[in-house]
Amino acid sequence: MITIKQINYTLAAAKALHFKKAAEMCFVSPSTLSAAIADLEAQLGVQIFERDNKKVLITPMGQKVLEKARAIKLQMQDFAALGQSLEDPMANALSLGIIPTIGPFLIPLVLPVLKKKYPRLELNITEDQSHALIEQLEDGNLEMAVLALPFDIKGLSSHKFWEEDFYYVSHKNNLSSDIKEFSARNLNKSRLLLLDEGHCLKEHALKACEIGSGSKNLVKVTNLSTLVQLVASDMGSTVVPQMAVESLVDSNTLLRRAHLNQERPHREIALVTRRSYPGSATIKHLLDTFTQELSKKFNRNS
Amino acid sequence: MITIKQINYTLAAAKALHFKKAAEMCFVSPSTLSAAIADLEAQLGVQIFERDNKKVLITPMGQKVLEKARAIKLQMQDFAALGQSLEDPMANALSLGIIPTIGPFLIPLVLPVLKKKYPRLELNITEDQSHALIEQLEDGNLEMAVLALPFDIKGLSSHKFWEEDFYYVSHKNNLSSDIKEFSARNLNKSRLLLLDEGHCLKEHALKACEIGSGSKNLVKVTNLSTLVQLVASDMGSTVVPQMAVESLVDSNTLLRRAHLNQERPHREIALVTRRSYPGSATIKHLLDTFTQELSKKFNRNS
DNA sequence: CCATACGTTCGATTAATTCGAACATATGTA
DNA sequence: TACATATGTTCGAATTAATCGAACGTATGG
Repeated sequence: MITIKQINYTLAAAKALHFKKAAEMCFVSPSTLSAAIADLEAQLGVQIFERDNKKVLITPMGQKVLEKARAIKLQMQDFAALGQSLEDPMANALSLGIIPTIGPFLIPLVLPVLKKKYPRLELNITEDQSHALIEQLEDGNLEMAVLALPFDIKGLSSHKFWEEDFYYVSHKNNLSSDIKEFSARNLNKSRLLLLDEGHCLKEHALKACEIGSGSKNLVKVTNLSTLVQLVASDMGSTVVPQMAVESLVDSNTLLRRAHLNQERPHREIALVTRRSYPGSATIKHLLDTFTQELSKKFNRNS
Repeated sequence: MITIKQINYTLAAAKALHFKKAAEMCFVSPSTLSAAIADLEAQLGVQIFERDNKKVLITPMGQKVLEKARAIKLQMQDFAALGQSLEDPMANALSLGIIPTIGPFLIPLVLPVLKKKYPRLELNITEDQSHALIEQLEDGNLEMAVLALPFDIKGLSSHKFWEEDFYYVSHKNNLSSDIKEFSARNLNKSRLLLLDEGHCLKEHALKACEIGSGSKNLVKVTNLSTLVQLVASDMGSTVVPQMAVESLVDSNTLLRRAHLNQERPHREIALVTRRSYPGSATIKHLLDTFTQELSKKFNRNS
């Protein structure tokens, strides 16, 4: 097999046109260099150097060999330097999954900051339900996902960066604006509107409201915004996470909301990766940014 | 140092996405492959594969590394194949020196044949005196030279491929066309015109005519054709090698010539190379062609 | 004829690579 | 829960390859 060493020795000899000096340049003995070059010549079937005791000349065929050898050496140097250029963990493509009950609220919050802090980061965002994201993580299609816990994340590892509570949301006719806290025992379960199956928010809401998880929905809505619209039409009430309150509830004068007065936190938000994912630095940068921006917005520390 | 082996193992692992299978493809144990890849990753400072006991995934940075690795592997394959493509000794550039008393007669004879037999041969012809050609051979500027022997060729090696006699040439007024043989004892030495110093033909002619080599020329001519023109002007007589007779003498009705009736051959023609020159096959091809064409023209065998 | 310089060859030494066994860990099954 | 299976990694032993220095062959210059 042709080795890089042989190529380097050969190029040194071509530069020095003197095997002894070339050997010194390579920090090996003349015999080593001579043998390596002879071996390369034998493998190529081409005599690169025409040499006797007094002269070292490059044969015409050797000239062509050397050209290619030089090209390979350059590529190898590039290759060795590749690590350096790739060493910045925030200067690469990064695929991130996010669930629909977080994405629309977290992404607008953090994306501008990420773009500014890490201009060379190429974020590739996928929105899907938790189980689908987990599958894609396991398949290697995704590198990270932002999920709401608790959730069965299989063998994946999670990095919690936020926790939040739910708010009970109802039409203004059914909820006084004076009420700041709402207890699940006051809930009209038959009028509770939740997201369709598969959305973890449904499970989390049921749990927060201390309702068994077997209950069937009356509506098949997959979008939190749509769900809130239904509530604004007084078709029932629902529960939304804190980060969604501002854009979905407070902007709508038909709606009232009260903090869900149940054992908190109602859901935890975590960055989930494969256990073997190598980008620990990337994880740290993202977690820091996420926590920072969420804290800013919601006036909290940590 | 990064090795080709590491690159090959890494590419095998990238193809199989399975270290064990990749190891089998490379005919090594999994531990060897694993260690080699780990070493490469350490040297690059880049984790190429994200791997656990169940999955082998390629990291985004690894993807870039693999692209470059693939490029290097291709170049190495090209490199290894370079020997094959260069193996035809008659498909390359070849620098050939030739002395002025052979070149004008041998080149027109053999060049068309060489061009036809070896269309990919790129012949680079230099015409100069023997000592200059020898110097260029020693410097590596030339690979071969066609010289007339005897001549001091230093440590070079010679491959004789022809021998020929000289013809005495004189104006028709001084030489009957009946005379086919001419002996040196009939020579008027004072009227003998020879090439200027440095041309081996002068020495060879003097020797053939059994004249001491110290004699000074009256004319300073460096071109055999010019010399013959002088003879045609009846300014003296001269001696020309057989291969020059047809074009220089027979085509001129003012001239007569007779075979020099002295101990023959009067000069030998050889291909001279450095002792260490590697193109033995090239030498053989050229010698064969030269001998063949000369034999054809002069109705001789070998 | 000798001294010098250089590239090569050869055997002994040194360094590296390689392997197999044991290990750690995750998955699937009873 | 316990166990069997599969996989990548670690570690020490065995093997293999690389390296060196000494001797050699050869050409050069005095």
